[in-house]
Amino acid sequence: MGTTQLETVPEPKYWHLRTVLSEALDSEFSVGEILPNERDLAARFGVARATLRQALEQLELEGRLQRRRGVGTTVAPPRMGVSVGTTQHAWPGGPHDAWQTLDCAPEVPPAAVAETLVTGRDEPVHVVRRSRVSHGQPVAAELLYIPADSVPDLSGIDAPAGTARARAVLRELQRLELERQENAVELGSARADDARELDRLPGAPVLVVTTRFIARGRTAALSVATYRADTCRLTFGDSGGVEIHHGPERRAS
Amino acid sequence: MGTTQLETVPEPKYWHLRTVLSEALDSEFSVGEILPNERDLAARFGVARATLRQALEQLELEGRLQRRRGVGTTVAPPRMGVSVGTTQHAWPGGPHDAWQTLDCAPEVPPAAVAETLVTGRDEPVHVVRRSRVSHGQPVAAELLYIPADSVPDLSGIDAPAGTARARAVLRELQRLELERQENAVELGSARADDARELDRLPGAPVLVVTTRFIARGRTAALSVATYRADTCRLTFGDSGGVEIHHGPERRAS
DNA sequence: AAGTGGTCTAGACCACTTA
DNA sequence: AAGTGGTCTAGACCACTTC
Repeated sequence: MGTTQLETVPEPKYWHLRTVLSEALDSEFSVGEILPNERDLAARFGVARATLRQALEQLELEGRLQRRRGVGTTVAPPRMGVSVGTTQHAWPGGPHDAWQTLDCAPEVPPAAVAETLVTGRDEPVHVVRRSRVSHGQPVAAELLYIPADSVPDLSGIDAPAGTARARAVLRELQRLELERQENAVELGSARADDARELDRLPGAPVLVVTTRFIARGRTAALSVATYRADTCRLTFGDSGGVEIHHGPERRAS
Repeated sequence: MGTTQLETVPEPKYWHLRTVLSEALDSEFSVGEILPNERDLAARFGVARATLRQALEQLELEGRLQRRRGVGTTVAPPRMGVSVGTTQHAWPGGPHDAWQTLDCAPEVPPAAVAETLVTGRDEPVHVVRRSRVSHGQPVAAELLYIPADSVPDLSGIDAPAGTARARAVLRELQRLELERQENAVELGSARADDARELDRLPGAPVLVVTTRFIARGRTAALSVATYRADTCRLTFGDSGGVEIHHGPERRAS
């Protein structure tokens, strides 16, 4: 009984550290500023480096910090608003499209994708790669799976692959009448190739946006877009790019 | 020159482990099955426990595994589709609402919220807490911030707080004409209170859905909903709850 | 070459669940 | 009490960037 009810739930050190650091970021650091290195910070707080890193990982996940190997840890700017699925009822590659078409190649899609498209297993589809850049940095990488019978008339195109073919495929796609599209967002981790394109390490957290484009009662195309979770806030619905960020204003120390 | 181009980019152990385990999950485990404990698994793969845990963390982030302290690690079912922002142009608490109203209390909102609502700092607003359950488990916790002047006529209500008041506030809100709503999704980590409600540990990854309800040209209400990122796939737009999951079918060994 | 973050180890102890 | 995942330590080495 003599024990007053302090610390009923002892908070993990890394969680407490996260809070302390978060407040320090709000009050004593400005965007872009470099933090002391991990070894110094760990020593300053009297914890092992691994524990400090756990706290930094949390803050990076929340988009507060940016860490670059060989460089250092900097205070991240507020996440940028990236609009997704606002252009309802529009095919990819249309007039107001935020994406840059890279290339195209025939490929056998993963089983889950083949299941959604009605194609049989081991049947190759057109795979168009696109990337999305915002405010000068890459924010998303996309794979567009398009079954052969969604774009039946590719006769005029010689190239079996490459940017030219990609554009041709998208142009053909426009000719179908789009009934509707279905969107979903979930958390994932960047595969090696996506990571490279997004300038991140493999396993970095990403928001995966899956879009089914439906025409003639069937899935005419399937888009799987991987967005950097650390730098992006996805906006959808009627929205534009409204700024809602957490925490008070950052000011210089 | 004698060196053949093997291992140009030496893959981290934990990443390789993740791949191996992921394939094992596809081929040798069925949903709900319990994996060997971490110490055994680490020994089996000849790595330190910390390294194995890094791989497990990845798989948990991807929604493939579920870990519970004191219990063990099990194979997670495919993520459930949870529809978000489909009921466009509808106030919270309307007829086809998936949320359960918990309670309501006056509170001074965080600075970022106060900024979005036009209220001054230190001015309390109604804060309605709601929770969302799907397939028998909690999937989201919500805080609804409603400025006093969005619900001017609360005269008939005695209770200063509690469920009754929460319902009254939502009922009053219906009387405004909703112009539109703006949605955004971003990655976050669960605060202590959200974590408790979602049956997770603090810091667990969550998808934060922010919705601005706009009426009379102003933000009449602001919803901040935290969804479990491990178990949920958010669907929006025209979508229903279509099932697209990664990897082949899971079957029993 | 120096300095940074990223990976990895081998151990210890703690919090929680179950029996 | 036994077994699980969660936290934490003190150290080592590696990959990368910058000077």
